[in-house]
Amino acid sequence: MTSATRRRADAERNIEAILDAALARLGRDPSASMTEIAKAAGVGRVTLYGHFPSREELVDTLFDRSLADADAVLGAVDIDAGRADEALARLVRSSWRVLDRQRTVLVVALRVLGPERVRDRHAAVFARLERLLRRGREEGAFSAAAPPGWQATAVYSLMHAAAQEVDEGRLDAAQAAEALVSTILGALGGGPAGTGR
Amino acid sequence: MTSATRRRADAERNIEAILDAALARLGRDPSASMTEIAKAAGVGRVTLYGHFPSREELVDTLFDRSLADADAVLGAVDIDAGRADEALARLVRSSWRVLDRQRTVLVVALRVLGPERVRDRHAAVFARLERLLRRGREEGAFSAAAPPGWQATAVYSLMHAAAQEVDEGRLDAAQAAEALVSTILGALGGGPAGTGR
DNA sequence: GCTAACCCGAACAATGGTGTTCGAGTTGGG
DNA sequence: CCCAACTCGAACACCATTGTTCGGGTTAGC
Repeated sequence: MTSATRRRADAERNIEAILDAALARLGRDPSASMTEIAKAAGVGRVTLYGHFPSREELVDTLFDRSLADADAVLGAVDIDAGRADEALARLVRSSWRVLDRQRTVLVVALRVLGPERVRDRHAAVFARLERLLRRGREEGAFSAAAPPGWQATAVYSLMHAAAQEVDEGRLDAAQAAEALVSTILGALGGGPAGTGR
Repeated sequence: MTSATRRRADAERNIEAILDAALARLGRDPSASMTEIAKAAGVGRVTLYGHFPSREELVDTLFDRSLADADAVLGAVDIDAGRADEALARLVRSSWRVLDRQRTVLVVALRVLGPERVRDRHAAVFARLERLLRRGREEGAFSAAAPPGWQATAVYSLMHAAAQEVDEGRLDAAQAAEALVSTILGALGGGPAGTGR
């Protein structure tokens, strides 16, 4: 398994620390410097370049990891079970924070890697949500008045907004999930009947 | 009137061009260089510095102008007339594009001017929307389940998402307004009764 | 305990952005 | 028509960032 890239334990630990620090710093400021990231990771700048030959490579790895994270969380939700609106509520509740972190990285990746290399890799994650929305539309749970692509964007954008509000202390994390779910289901036009209370 | 800052006509024209170019370039990339902006404005770099002594000053002016724009458009809508949901629909229809441009500048201003100097100036524009939401809540047109601050953020964030989708060609500008209004009213929990079709 | 893998500070060249100065040319407005 | 206002390219010093090299020190793992 790990025989191909046999690394020493401390190296592995540092790589983790670097990626975590990169996520945090780049999330706040997409143009954060390598020096800044290295310092935040508690690591020398040379060490950083030892593991990631360039800024581009670092962002690329970070993007991959964040994509895999999102995919894992999304995959853990049984999207096809039950009514579509209930499935969406489960999905939102379990993954809005991860999905937002993923979006944070996306902003950086767009700058560093360019739009082309980002779109298709990102589309894979997005597709899960769109499939669920399509099912809900067919079941009549979601409104067919608005374009499906727009609805997916709206859901995504609301999850991001909620995460940001929580991050900046303007919204209580506990009540955020409920507010988010009810707002999203409303936005999709399911009406109060399906949502219940 | 214009006696205080008596400028020549070509200077005035260049200043306009610079601000327009700055809006466009900085909107796409918040760290766009002065050289880039000058070139986009069809103006020499020296001329740019002649009118705006520093990058900070340029962003500051741009921020002011964009805030004034937004305020003007918002002010032109009669917020207190009719039902709250209808008033909101009017507001959204007439100002989502301007309001999004305003948000674009806000991102840049946050980086360059710092959060403190931005918040209060920005709050003035935001307040109009919040007041309308409060009225709608009292009238029962909007749900009281979610926090009011969150609802305002949600509306704002949806307007931004729609503008971005249109900018990137994924959503038709003509149908965007309708989709946006129905999504926003739904998100606020008005239910399908108030919205009609 | 030995060796290879790893860490790291210092110093390097290269690049690109900022803000300024100079000097010559162009243009608006009275 | 004439002058002040304005434009602009070139070149400047300054600074931050990127990515590299060197050389000595530490540590994991067998």
